Parts: sequence; structure tokens; C-alpha cells
Amino acid sequence: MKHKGIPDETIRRLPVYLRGLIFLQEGGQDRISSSKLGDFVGVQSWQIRKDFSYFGEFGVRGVGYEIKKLIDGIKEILKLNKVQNAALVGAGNLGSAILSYPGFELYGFNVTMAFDNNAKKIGKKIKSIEIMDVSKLDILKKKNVRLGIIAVPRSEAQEIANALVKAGVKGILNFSPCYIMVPKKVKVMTIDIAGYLARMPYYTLNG
Amino acid sequence: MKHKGIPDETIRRLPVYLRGLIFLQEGGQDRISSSKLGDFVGVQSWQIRKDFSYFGEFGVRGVGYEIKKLIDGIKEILKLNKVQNAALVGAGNLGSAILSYPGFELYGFNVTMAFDNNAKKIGKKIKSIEIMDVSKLDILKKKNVRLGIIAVPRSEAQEIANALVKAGVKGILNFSPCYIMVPKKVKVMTIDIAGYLARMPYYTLNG
DNA sequence: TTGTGCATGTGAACGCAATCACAAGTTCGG
DNA sequence: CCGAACTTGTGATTGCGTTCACATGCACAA
Repeated sequence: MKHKGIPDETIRRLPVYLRGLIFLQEGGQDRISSSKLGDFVGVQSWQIRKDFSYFGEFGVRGVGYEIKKLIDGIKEILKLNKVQNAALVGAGNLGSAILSYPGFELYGFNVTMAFDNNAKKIGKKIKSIEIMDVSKLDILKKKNVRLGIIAVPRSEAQEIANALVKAGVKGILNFSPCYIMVPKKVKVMTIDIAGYLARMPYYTLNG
Repeated sequence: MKHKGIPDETIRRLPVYLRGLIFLQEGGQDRISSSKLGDFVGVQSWQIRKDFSYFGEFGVRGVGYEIKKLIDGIKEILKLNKVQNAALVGAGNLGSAILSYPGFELYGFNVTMAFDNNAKKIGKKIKSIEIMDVSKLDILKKKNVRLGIIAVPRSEAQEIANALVKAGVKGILNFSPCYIMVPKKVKVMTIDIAGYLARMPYYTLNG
């Protein structure tokens, strides 16, 4: 199933809906209206209905949405039905935190491998995952890992990205504060943590 | 100086430009064209020119932009001229990494206080910052800290946000994967790390 | 069976941001 | 001084995503 003409912003909101719905389901609920869901996840109800409508009819008029059906639907759209493995590069403070981050599981991700270039770290374990030498990145191809997470200093990020691409990675989540160049077929998402904070004063300091 | 009618997307890109320009400046460069800068930070040249043009004329036709002038200009727009203190709540894996994160300094931020509700952590130090009891959050008012960073489990995030607002915080950077309700005068930015990863399969698994 | 209340789905209108195309200004060589 | 090569700044255009308004459909009570 190909989803053409779907706004990127809609795709960005789907994980937000998904986690809200899973939480509601865990609370024992099995049905919800767009406006209740909207209040819960912080999105307007018409936005939610519009987003879902791109993919067909998920709800029942006059009734609402069946939570399980929505969850399954979103997972299928986002292709989250199979567990996917990811590899981390850079086992510093941030990298270690990511390796231990419990939030990935919800969406079916497993960070199963970790790499670093620091000899002191190589061989050690974090959460039962052994840190390997970054020069062994090629192993990802064999292990069929298609997602890479970069948490190295800016100066090394591009080099690591090149190695990941060479190792057959299709998507890169980049925590280094820099632009990374990759072939068009590879998707890069950069999370610039400090960049978020940098916008705060603009919005909060009225002058 | 008030900046009305500036696209939010432009504001979002300013920190990207800023960090690129600072890097170029450290490399000894003092002038650059929009297209060279664009190649460096991953933005189209016309987009850069358009963004700058909202704030007046920063460059010289036929010549380019003076890097120092741009840096000063962006810092003024984003109100990054004064060092600003921030407080972290939640000294778990992610929180500790944020506390040690070196990237905030570039934009003039200092994470100067840390809080947790775990008795075992209270009193300990991370990077010379002592972890305080979360019940003492009110001290932020006295210390004039206006930015809060939330890195606690989802179940506690709203509660912590309430406490931060009560303590006079004007901006909240939220790493908990949930929607947070605050008074309109307070700005919340949520970074849902797993949410980024959750979109990867959509873009990389073609089928 | 009919009426009332509620909630979805969607075409249309609107608004914001990206993109384009080019006029205006600078530099430099000769 | 002139022309060629650059580069900025910006009005106009296009495209995308949000917002709106309401037709459509279900549930339930009487």
C-alpha cells in the first residue's frame, strides 16, 4: 500500500495519536471520540478526523472510533507491525541514555547494537548490549539492521553517517547538531536538542 | 523590538544558521554567501535570504553576508545575548545526559540546577550540580530561573509541569512522551524522541 | 417509526510558508 | 568608465496544510 499525497505533518502526528491511544487502551477504554482524543493528545478534533480521513474511514458516525482498530490502522500505515532493530553509534552520555531509553519499545523498536571509537568503552556492556568498535559497522549489513542512531560529536557525524550508509542503513536518527549529507534514498532526521532550547527566549522573553 | 508576522518556520531555522555561522567563524571565515551557507547547513539559498529579509537587510548585494554581523543579528532576534539558566527535573539516564550535554553552551544556556524525587539521588552531584528534592522546586523563583527541562516518566510529567509553572518558569522543554497542559503564557516544546524513530519505517520501507 | 442528540467525514475556503524570477547593487579587470 | 560575474532582497506565484461548515450516518428513547 502506497500512501501518496499524505501531508508530512499528518505522518508526524500519527505517532502522537498512537501513543495516546495505546495509553487509553491500557486504561481499559475501547472507544473514543475525536474531540476526547484531541483533548488528550493536544490536537484539535477536526485535525484528527482530517488526518484519519486520508487513509479511509476509521470511525463510525455518531459513535466514535474503536481504539483497537485505530491502533492497528496507524501501525499499519507507519509500518510498525514488525519489530525493527536499530544500531547506536556513540556511547557517550547521550548515547548511553538512548540505549537505555524505554520509549522505543512502544513502537516496536529494539536498539540491539552499539558502537564507539573509544577503546576504553569497547567490550563493555550497557543494558546487556556490548559496545563494539566503530570500524566493525559493516556487520549491520549481515545483521539486517536498517536504522542507525548517531550520537557522536559533530566533528565525526558525517563520517559515521557515511559508514552507516555503506553498511546498508536506510534511516538515520541524528542527534549531532549538524547537517548530514546522504544519498537521496536514505532518510535522515536530525534532532537538535539545543536548537529547541535556543528558540525559547524568543517566545518567552517579551520585549 | 517586536517581531510580528515572522513565520515560525523561520524562527526554527535561525538556530541552525547560528550554529553553522559560529562554526564557520571559528574556522577563520568572516564572510559568506547565502548559497555557500545553504550548502553547509542544508537549506536552500533563497530560503536563507528570505528568512533574513524578514528582519531587514543583513547582507550586501554582490558581496554576501558578514558572518559576525549575522551572528549578532540572530542572537538579538532570538534574545540569546544574555546567559540564561535552566533547571532540569528528572535525573535518570536521559536527564543525566542532558545535564552533561555540551551543546547548550553555544547558545548561551546553563543548566544550573537539577531535581529528582528519588531519595537515593538527592544530594549527589552530576557535573558539579547537586541534585535537589523535587519538592524544593519553588526555589527557582528565588534563583530567577525561567526555563525548565522535564525528563521524568510520562506519569509524572504533568505534575512536574504544574510545579514548574508555579515556580515561575516561562518555558518548558519536555522530553516526556506526552501532551502537557499549561497556561497560555507558558511555552512548551515537546521532544518525543521515540516519535521521530516511529516515522522512519514509513519513509524507508517502501511497499 | 420518528425525532433528537451526537460524532464522523469531507469539499471548500483560507492562510502561511516555500519557491521562483528578476531587479538592484557590488566588485573587479582592463 | 564599461562590461561581466556575482549576490542580495523581494514581489509574485504556487503549493500545502489548517480550519471551517455541514451533510451524512448511527443510537436510542418514546
